[in-house]
Amino acid sequence: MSKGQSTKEMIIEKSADLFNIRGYAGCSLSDIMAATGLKKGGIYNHFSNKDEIALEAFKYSMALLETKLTGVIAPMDTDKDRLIAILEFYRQYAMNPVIEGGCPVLNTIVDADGTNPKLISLARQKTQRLLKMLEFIIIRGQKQGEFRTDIEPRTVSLTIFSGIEGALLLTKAFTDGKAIEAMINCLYSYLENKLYLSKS
Amino acid sequence: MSKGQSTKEMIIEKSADLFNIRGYAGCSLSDIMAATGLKKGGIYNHFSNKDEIALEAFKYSMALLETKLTGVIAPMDTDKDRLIAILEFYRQYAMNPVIEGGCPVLNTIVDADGTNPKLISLARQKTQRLLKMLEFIIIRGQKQGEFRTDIEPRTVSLTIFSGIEGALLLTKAFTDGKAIEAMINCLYSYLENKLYLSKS
DNA sequence: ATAAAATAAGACCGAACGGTCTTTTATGTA
DNA sequence: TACATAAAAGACCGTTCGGTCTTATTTTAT
Repeated sequence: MSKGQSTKEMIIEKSADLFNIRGYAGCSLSDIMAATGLKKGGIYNHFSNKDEIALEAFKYSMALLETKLTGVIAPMDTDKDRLIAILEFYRQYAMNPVIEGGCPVLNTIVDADGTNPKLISLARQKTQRLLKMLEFIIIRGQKQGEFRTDIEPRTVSLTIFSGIEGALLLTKAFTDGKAIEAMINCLYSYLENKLYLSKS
Repeated sequence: MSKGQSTKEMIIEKSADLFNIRGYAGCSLSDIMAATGLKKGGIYNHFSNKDEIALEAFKYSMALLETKLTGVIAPMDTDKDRLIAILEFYRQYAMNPVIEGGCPVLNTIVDADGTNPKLISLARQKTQRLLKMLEFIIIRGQKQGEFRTDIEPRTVSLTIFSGIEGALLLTKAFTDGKAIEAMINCLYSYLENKLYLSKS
């Protein structure tokens, strides 16, 4: 890899943290300069404007999140175990986020909504991807007779994702892990009651 | 009320929407000038800096939310009905928020975290108030034998609040009401299974 | 080793930022 | 109605903003 390419990636990685913590408007080029150790010329050699940096930084964050998530799902044998793996991933994610500043979905939707059309559109699209990933597991589980079919996959995915994101918000406010513990507990019994076939 | 006091309140009301939509860093004094129709002198006659406007605007938003919330709880006779009233309040709140831009708790925690210490501290404090309001209902219900006592009030309040806020986030991304419907449904059965005494 | 090409530096730009201060205008009271 | 006071205007300040462009330096390939 060329020198230029590697510094470009470095800029993206550093910016990903910055934008995730401070938001688009709250993060200036001087901040990026300070974080990367580069001057303006070095940064604008790789990007044409601040918008482009923010967009690529968000893509990077989401790619990282998706990679970790699929990595956690992959070794599982049943769809139930896959759902559990996702919940457990987020349980530890709350206190040890992949990207500094917490969940990029949460941060970016709030930050970009009403101010940055391109960014909110991308965030919407990436959020949709995560929801679809959940729905895919649920649909397959239903087809294979592992899950009940009297509940819509979309309903389940929205519930799980809402619950997790809300708990991550409260983790931001109160730094302990009580919110995520409480919510995951709730989601476990939700799945038990509404999705899984076998009642113990 | 003096002329000055009423324009001060007008500035706060208009700013509340602005800050809630655009965030602290994303909202400039020019924005406030445009929204209020006042020039800089007229605004700084009532406030000493942008920080103070943001703080008072957030206080105003939260006071409005709390008022609406207590108004919805007040007429109820049982604690179970009070919890239901809160859930139903947020069901319609998702599509028709009190303050433009959605829930100020959600927006402000994300916006101010890591950038605005005074604002995040206030947001934390106001969020705590809302949680306590929930816990108060639960504790009373437990004392009066209406609710089960084998679950911590804090756990329930965190679960309800996390769920609602997460659903409000997804409502921001996908403008339909599917997320809040799904989550409230989940919370209903959560309360049914974990909090209410009488199983039907 | 050298030349060409890629990369970074940093001076520079106009605009917008938050904030101050004096002047003008509106308000409330006697 | 006149006067004291409160409120609003708007010119002004230094700073920082995102962004451009020329110059210098470093890679890279020959």
